Amino acid sequence: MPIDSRPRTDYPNAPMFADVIVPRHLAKTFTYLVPPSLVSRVGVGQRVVVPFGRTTLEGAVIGLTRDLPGGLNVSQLKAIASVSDGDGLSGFSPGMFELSRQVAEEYIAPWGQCLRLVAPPARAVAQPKWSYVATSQGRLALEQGSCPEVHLPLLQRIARRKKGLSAGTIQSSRRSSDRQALLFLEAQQWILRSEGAVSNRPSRILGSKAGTELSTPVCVPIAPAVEVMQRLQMLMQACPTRVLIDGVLDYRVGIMARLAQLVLEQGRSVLIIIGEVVRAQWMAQVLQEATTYPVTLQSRGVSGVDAELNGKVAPQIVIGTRSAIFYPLRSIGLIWVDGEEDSALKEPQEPHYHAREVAWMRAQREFALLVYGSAHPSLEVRSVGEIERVAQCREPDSFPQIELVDMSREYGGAPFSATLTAALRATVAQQDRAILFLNRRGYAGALVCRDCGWVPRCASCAVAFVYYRESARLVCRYCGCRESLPEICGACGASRLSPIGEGTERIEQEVRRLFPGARILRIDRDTTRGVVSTRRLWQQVHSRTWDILIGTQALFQREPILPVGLVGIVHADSGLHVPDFRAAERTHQLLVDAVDLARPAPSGGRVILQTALPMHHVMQAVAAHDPAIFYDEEIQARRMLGYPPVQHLIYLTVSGKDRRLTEVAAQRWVNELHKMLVAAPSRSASAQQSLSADPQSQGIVVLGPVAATGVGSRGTLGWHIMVKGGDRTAMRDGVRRSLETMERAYPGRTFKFSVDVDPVDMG
DNA sequence: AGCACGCCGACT
DNA sequence: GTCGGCGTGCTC
Ligand SMILES: [Zn+2]
Ligand SMILES: [Zn+2]
Repeated sequence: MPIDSRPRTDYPNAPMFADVIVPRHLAKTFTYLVPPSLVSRVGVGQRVVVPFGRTTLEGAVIGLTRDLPGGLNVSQLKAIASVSDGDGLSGFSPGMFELSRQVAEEYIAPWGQCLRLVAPPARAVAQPKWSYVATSQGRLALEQGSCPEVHLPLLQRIARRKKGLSAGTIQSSRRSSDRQALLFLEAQQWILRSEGAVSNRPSRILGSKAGTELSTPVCVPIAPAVEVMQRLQMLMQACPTRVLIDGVLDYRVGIMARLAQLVLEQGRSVLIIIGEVVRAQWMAQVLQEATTYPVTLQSRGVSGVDAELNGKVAPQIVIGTRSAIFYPLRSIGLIWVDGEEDSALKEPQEPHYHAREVAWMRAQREFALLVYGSAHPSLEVRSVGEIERVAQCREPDSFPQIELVDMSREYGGAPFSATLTAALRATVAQQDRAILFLNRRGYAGALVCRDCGWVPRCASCAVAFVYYRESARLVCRYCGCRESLPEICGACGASRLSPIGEGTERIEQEVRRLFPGARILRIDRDTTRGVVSTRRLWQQVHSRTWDILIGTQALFQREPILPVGLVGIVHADSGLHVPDFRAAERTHQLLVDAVDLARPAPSGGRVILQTALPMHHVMQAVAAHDPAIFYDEEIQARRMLGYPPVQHLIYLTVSGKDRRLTEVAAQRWVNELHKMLVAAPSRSASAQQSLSADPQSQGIVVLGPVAATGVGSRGTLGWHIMVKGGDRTAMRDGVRRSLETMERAYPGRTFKFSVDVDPVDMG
């Protein structure tokens, strides 16, 4: 049947079409008929339920028209089934809708995908209310081995839990094989469906009983100075504004509690973002005690119902991890990103947003005050042009005494220097407590000089080479260049180069050997598996039923620990050998935190820092309690090498099954990028203006492709490309256009192309 | 991304 | 013979 293609705009009764984006990894929009009954209720930004293929799903209207887009026939179109949330305020708030688009643009991700962030499918994830329990036949089948191998893992998983495994937990890893395994096991009567979810999970809204969850907070908030609060109040009049609050946790919490109270009294809400879940829980408890307003802890995923309820009730505090930055709140007066340098604020999956940056987008929309809190701010935040700063003044005697021990002068490669051994002995003898800090579980990927601590680095990228034992080669993870193994050390000429790394187990053995009578507790990834055992371990930490605590950075990811008399930093340098341009920055942060585990010098606090690189700016800064030593040198290095925050990075990955074909595709992407960014650079307007100001920052380079280390999910192999340059807008445009080209050139699922703007963890 | 359709190996 | 792996194409 021929369709009248004339514009129908003049006819009010002409059919109306809606462009709808769906929460799938699909870039394109789909056109639907708007049924006459819904015309008055369907606007741009409206959430709608639409038939899609064989299912229905919830999408969002991004455009309305009375003209049918070319290439489509009315008979092909389906109609919008309904408008979401029939009676309530349906749809996203316009602000959140726009925010999702801004995120999509900033991070080069499909808009539909980003829409998921602001409105996770509320009804779709209605959690099943039952759980599965293994029957006695099931346990028998396990013992006799009569369960087919394919279904064995699931049966074991269920049998392991006496109280059963909630159906939601299984379906969260929703794979068809799991579904079928469930059917099979149920049919065999090896498992049983029991009504009611497994009872656990305290309410997400903190009640008074929630205090049993975490150990007593070890935090004495420092009351902020009057001038500081006055200044912050002034800044609240000038929103949107950003403030960096640079100080230790107790100092930040003091300000946070006061500031939150002020904002809440004005009838606006407070949103607090913290990278680590447990730290967020702890903070929720602290604030619950400090204010009279309701505190909601929000980790991962907003249920639509909750969000709407919360959107309606009066001012409140919402605390959550990175995804909570999208939490719908009626009126936000303050967003506080605490621990802004935490890499957990970066989403590891597409869309790779950074909560710290999204917080600024949101604060600008909401005319809110945005606080970045940190005890060791990132270089990114420190280099923001328009940011206010509040810094804690620390008296010299608030620090412990620090001694650097030059390990390149120590004999034999024993993990502890004579100084540290003696200090440990004294501490144990005085019945004081000691913490031995390992800043990274032996990273085995690098080569190091045993005499002077030198590590071979790529000449153009300055990151540590990755050492491949099998091929006896060094490879740069950034640019892909390769080198053969050096015979001698590039710094001292010695020939004692060997792979680095000493795990916590080895250290523990050594401590037990040296101090057979001491009570030793170890905290790291290996010992902290599972929620229950972790809690038990941390109760031990707080109960102080140990003499020597051996720990990694896991020590900082929960509630704070009461400071001790001695902190020994065993291999201060090991973090420097990670092939990442932020290696020094991370090391600095960890060491600053480790130093804070010791009491102030007047109360006998002492830190012994063992390093083979005592002149390194990280070590010098830590030893002098002067972060400026670190920052000044580090920012220069970043400028010289063109790394963030001076220049920008976009990290691209091509993955596929066939290694060689994937490489060809990756190489083609590099060529496309070259065409668009390097050969004929299209500079953005802002960059053209600043062209004369900083000519060095204008060059855009494309590095790679570099083979990914290891094998990805399901045997897939990856190749990485890095785009580096000063003109962010031009880089983003070029990457977006080249991505479109690549997806057109390679349709289907042979290859997956992914984009990470401002990558944090590469590899 | 889901989800179904469709073609080849190993097990009843 | 079937069951079930996952390669391929489509979704207004
Ligand atoms: Zn050397
Ligand atoms: Zn390199």
